[in-house]
Amino acid sequence: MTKSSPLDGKFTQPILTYLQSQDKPRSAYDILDHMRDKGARAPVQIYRALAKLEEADLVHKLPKSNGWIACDGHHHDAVTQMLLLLSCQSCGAVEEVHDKHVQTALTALTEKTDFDLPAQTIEVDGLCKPCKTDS
Amino acid sequence: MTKSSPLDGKFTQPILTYLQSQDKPRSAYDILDHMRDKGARAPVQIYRALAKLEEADLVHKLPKSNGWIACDGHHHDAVTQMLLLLSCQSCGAVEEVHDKHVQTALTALTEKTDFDLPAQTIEVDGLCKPCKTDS
DNA sequence: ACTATAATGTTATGTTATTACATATCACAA
DNA sequence: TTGTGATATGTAATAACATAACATTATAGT
Repeated sequence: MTKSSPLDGKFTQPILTYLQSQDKPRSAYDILDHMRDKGARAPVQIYRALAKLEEADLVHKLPKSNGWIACDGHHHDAVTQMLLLLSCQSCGAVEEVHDKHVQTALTALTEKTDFDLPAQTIEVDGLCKPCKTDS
Repeated sequence: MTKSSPLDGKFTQPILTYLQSQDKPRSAYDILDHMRDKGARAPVQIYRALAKLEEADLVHKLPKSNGWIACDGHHHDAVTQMLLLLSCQSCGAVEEVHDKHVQTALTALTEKTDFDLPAQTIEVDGLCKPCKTDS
């Protein structure tokens, strides 16, 4: 029995490398196009690799805009922490943030309404500083 | 010149009535199927009506799970208020909430990072009280 | 009636994601 | 070393969500 790693799959490492090289989220179909020269032929091959990478907290999915990004390297405890993704509507840049106050406020709200809140990724759309300045 | 109302369109009122009768979000294609006997033939007809209804704050779209719900009737000032949709992953029920503390915490966070935060709908997934109890 | 505008209809296509099943690879036991 | 079960990978088809592009119809004001 060999130790299994999150990077085991044929496309996992190349996809991670590709996403790390990008400064904006990429769609699964963008990724597929970039993996064609590695032999990828169908979307499901990409989705399988992304699922592994997400499981290992190496990539995140933007839940509403459907893009994928490499994790920024700051520690993220997926079991207890809420991950906020601040996504710029203009340039597409995404910032990963953990914020105790937001998490506390959301937890308090959901306790009040008896709603059970699992750790999750929440996408918040807006304008980053450079884009705000430009407009 | 006749006064124009948000319900002007051919399918707007029927769609609003349909969504008000439902206790869960419905997809645009569900709605389309229910509007066939009113003459609807194509998705774009539904999306056009939903756009009007959303503009008038009579319906909301769940940004990540792609469903549509009728607004619950509590006042919602779309210009200044953040709308939270607590969505049950098990039964699909959605609760509309405005929460000053969450909004304050998110605003403080985004000011700190110089991120411009427009009013928006944020979907938060979890388990509602009955479903939590069942499990 | 004429004409500009808005509303509606129709067809096609784009985008995201999964199901279902076939084939290949590999660890390991007999 | 061969069989066998588990996991990984390949392939095809389709489901689900949304918009583009353009044609036709209705209607209000002249």
